[in-house]
Amino acid sequence: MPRYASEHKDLTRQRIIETAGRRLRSSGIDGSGVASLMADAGLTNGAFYRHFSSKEELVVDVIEEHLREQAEGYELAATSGETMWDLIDSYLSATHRDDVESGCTSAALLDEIARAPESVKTAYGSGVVRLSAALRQLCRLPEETSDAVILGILATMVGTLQLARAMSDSEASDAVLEQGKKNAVLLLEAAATTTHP
Amino acid sequence: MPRYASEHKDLTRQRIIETAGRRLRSSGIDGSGVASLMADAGLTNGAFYRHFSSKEELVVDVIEEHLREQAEGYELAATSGETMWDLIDSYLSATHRDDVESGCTSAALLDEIARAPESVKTAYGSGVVRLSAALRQLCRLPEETSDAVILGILATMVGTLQLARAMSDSEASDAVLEQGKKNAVLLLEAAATTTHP
DNA sequence: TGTACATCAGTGAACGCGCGTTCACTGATGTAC
DNA sequence: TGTACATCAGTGAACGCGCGTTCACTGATGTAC
Repeated sequence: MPRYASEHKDLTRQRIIETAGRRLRSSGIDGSGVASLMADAGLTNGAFYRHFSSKEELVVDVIEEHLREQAEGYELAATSGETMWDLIDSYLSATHRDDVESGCTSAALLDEIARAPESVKTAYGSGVVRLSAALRQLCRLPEETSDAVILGILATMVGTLQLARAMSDSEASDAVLEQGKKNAVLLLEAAATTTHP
Repeated sequence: MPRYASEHKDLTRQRIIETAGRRLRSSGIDGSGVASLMADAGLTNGAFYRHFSSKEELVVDVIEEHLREQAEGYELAATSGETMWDLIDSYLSATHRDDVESGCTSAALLDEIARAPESVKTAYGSGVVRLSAALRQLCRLPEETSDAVILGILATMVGTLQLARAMSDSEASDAVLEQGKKNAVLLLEAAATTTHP
């Protein structure tokens, strides 16, 4: 009666989530069809519903998974001596600006997430709180620092990256990124000094 | 030979741009079909191509028009004694968060604009520079203050508003907005003091 | 002023296409004995 | 070990639908005389 669960299916599901994540970030949620997402994973459209009950469920999984990975990456960076300054520098780099598909989910999809069904927003909401905890470690901010303070810094970086991506004038875009780094650092320093009452 | 240009057509075109703007902001670019945009304006799909050569052209016009209106609004506010603090307060209010359709184009569509064709990004890019000039007036910042400095403040407000909209936990969302106000003010003060060499 | 005509904004059906989802089927895998 | 059977991941065609765009047509407006 207890049947063996082959790990094959889990691997395939994981592969779909990963390739779909890249596609969603570069083409948007509405801009990515199920059939083409499956083709990216080397499968055909029909198999999709063996893994997900709907496109919405896939989107939820992609967001959860990628925010979890992002948070883990930050935690790892924190333990290996990296600082928030390093993160700000790479987050607001031309490299990250030009590589949407493997970059930050928030910067790629935030306004589409805001328009998405509640399930997607809920997944994003808890993912971003987890991300906030990871950033608290990375910033060496005290335990009492609120999520809002940390998310405020994140929001600045996200907005700046989005703006840099939306501007076709590349010199102006570079200047926005540079200014964004100064702004993020300034907000970070303010957070570090004001959280002690 | 010189034919009379009735103003009727211009009015209709303007009406389409305005109603389409609201729809684009609330449903996204990919999420708004031409037929339903025309229905919003009280017309049928076929008439669309008497006014625009493509959906892309409409999007360009909507973005240009709405950024121009936004800039004019800020200029007017500046001359009528309003300050940047007033703007920050209303921009990062719960009211603005909950009213996407008549709110800021950047907050509603920025990541979709970043994925859009060059024509859209170009229109956005020049619109946002114009917006920057209006904000320079409103902030009473010196002429030499660069666009990047001003756009950095805007990016913070845009990112914060987007994040607040994407979070389904309304208490957390409120807290993010409140923190965003402090951050915007802090960046504004930094801009005011550092631009004098 | 009245009539004949040209213009062109708007209609609504149609185009091919891709969307999200369903479904009958295939065939490899692992179980039962 | 060998054979009969059940499972179920994956296939690929099909569903109704809405997409962006085209087109033959309508009918109100304004011109010409």
